[in-house]
Amino acid sequence: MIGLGAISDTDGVDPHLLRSFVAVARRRSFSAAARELGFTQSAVSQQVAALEADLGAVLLNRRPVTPTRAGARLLDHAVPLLLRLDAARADVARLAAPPSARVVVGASPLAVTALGPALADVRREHPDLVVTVRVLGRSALIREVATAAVDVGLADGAVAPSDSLPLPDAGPLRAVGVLERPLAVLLPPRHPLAGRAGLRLADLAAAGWIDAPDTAVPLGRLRTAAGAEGYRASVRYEGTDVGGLVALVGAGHGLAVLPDPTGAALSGVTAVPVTEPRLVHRVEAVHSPTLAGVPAALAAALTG
Amino acid sequence: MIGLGAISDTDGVDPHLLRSFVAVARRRSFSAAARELGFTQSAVSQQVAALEADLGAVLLNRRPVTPTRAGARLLDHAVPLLLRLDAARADVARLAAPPSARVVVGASPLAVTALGPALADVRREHPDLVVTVRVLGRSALIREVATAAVDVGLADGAVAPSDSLPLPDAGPLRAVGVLERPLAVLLPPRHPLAGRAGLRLADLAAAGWIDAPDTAVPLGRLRTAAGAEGYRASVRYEGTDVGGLVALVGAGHGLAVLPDPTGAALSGVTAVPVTEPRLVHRVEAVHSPTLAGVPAALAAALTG
DNA sequence: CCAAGTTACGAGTCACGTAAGGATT
DNA sequence: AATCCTTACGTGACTCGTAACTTGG
Repeated sequence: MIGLGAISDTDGVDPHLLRSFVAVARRRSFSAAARELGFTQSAVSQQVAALEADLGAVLLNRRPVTPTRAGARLLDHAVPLLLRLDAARADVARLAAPPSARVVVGASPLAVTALGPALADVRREHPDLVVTVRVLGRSALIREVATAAVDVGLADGAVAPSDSLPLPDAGPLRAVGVLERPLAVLLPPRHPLAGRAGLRLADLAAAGWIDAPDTAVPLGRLRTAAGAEGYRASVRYEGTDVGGLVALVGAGHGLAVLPDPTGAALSGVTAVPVTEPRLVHRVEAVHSPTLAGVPAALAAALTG
Repeated sequence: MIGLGAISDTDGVDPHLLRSFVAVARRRSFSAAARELGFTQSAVSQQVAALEADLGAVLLNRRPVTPTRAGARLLDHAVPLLLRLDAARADVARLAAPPSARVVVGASPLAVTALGPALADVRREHPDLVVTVRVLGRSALIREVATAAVDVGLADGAVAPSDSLPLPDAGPLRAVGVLERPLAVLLPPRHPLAGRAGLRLADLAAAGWIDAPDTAVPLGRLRTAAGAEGYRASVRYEGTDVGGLVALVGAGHGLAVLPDPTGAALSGVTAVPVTEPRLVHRVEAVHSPTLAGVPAALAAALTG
């Protein structure tokens, strides 16, 4: 027997076709996707047709190009799938590559402070080391770590004390706790509760909140943690800058939950510790287990 | 330009090659893997060679066949990757398939009890419905749900109250809480602490435990939750039968953590509630968002 | 009728199987 | 010598590009 043709029976779906399908769905155009991928539009058309034949379902409506129900479903799978495929390659490649003197650290905004002493130690040890610190949103952070675009990621989140962070899994990454701090609600200066020593989150379900999923504790997290509905967003904040968020809270646009001693800039707002539920703001260092050289030393310094 | 050959630059790794590589690594033999896959042994040899060339690293030592460091790393990626690939296909296929009257429910041992009234409702509604209940370990459960081998999964775990379970993500599954109960430590009848009204987990770090990762709360989970070392396993229990585990505890072979009113069979052991850390035993229903027909009704009944 | 997607067709490449070649026990 | 993996080679299949065709706004 030769060839065998249908890849379908044994393997899941062909990632090559999947990649093209994703591009078409994103650009809502076969021609644009073809340009992006470096194919002719004909080839992309054939690829999508092949994928549809393989799966036995129409994935895209044409003119205008729109995902069908099945197509939308496949898209949900496709993005993390392609990410993991890249991650696998990057991870093996790193084992073969020579250890580099360059270090890239990725960190979500509230995790940057955790770098402090560990980074100092490593830079003392390697004086001519160039360290790049890149501030990223939560989802981007894991993607970058998985594909080896950053060596060490510092992720943060609100969890029960000494619990680990619920990270989207983009491969077998190592995650170890670096720092845990109490949580606090940021209130504008003349807020009625600003004088309190501690607050229960459930009491603030009806307040107006700022949804800053990449910077503060996401509102969805508050809902599941408090086991309550509410926590409606009045403003959505898409930056990754804590100062900007603090300013918005100070101006009375809504509340936000952050780690308690926010460090430097607390001008214009009041931070009141959260007493219930019992959560902490936790920072974890995330990196590939195959990390070596200076990046590995930094990871060790962070966690030790 | 024609052909283009190297799939490598654009896509991650070729799943077809990956599948063969995994088979070879598992069987520790090219020939055995070839038989399993329905290829000639020559083909498998070429496939592994192609994968190694593509990744620029030797993945397997030959004679005897053993994964290299890079190979072991790739294996860590490969298994979940191939699972997700299958999951994507299964998920789209389900959309095209006609709704079936057959329902398969998967459940981890401690989650079965959560089926009770919801299942009764659905069976009353559909009298001639055949429901299959399959008891599975935690990891198998998610795999089966993702590949549509079971329609609805009931997973369990120990988490902070109203937190969601940390499930390995095998695709975009929907998970909703069904049940939360207090946790308890199972003690043999004449254990010195058997009379206590409540126990702190940290006080039992030095005790002898039974590691029953598929049945009780895994010991690793206890360590991270209590933020302490210890919880050494004296016995490892690989079954999925709660009764057997209870018997072992009763015979003094070690302790285990389970939901508090374990239901029926508590003969021969004492259950003492865990007061610290504040965790609950939570059951979640897990299923594909594309679920339809009777399985969807069951899922709704479970969560409503 | 024009933009956008599909279909027809041919060329280059690939992935098998068969068969011969090495190496290790 | 037997087993197991690798290499050589040939063939059928596949995937792409070019180009003609179709269709919807």
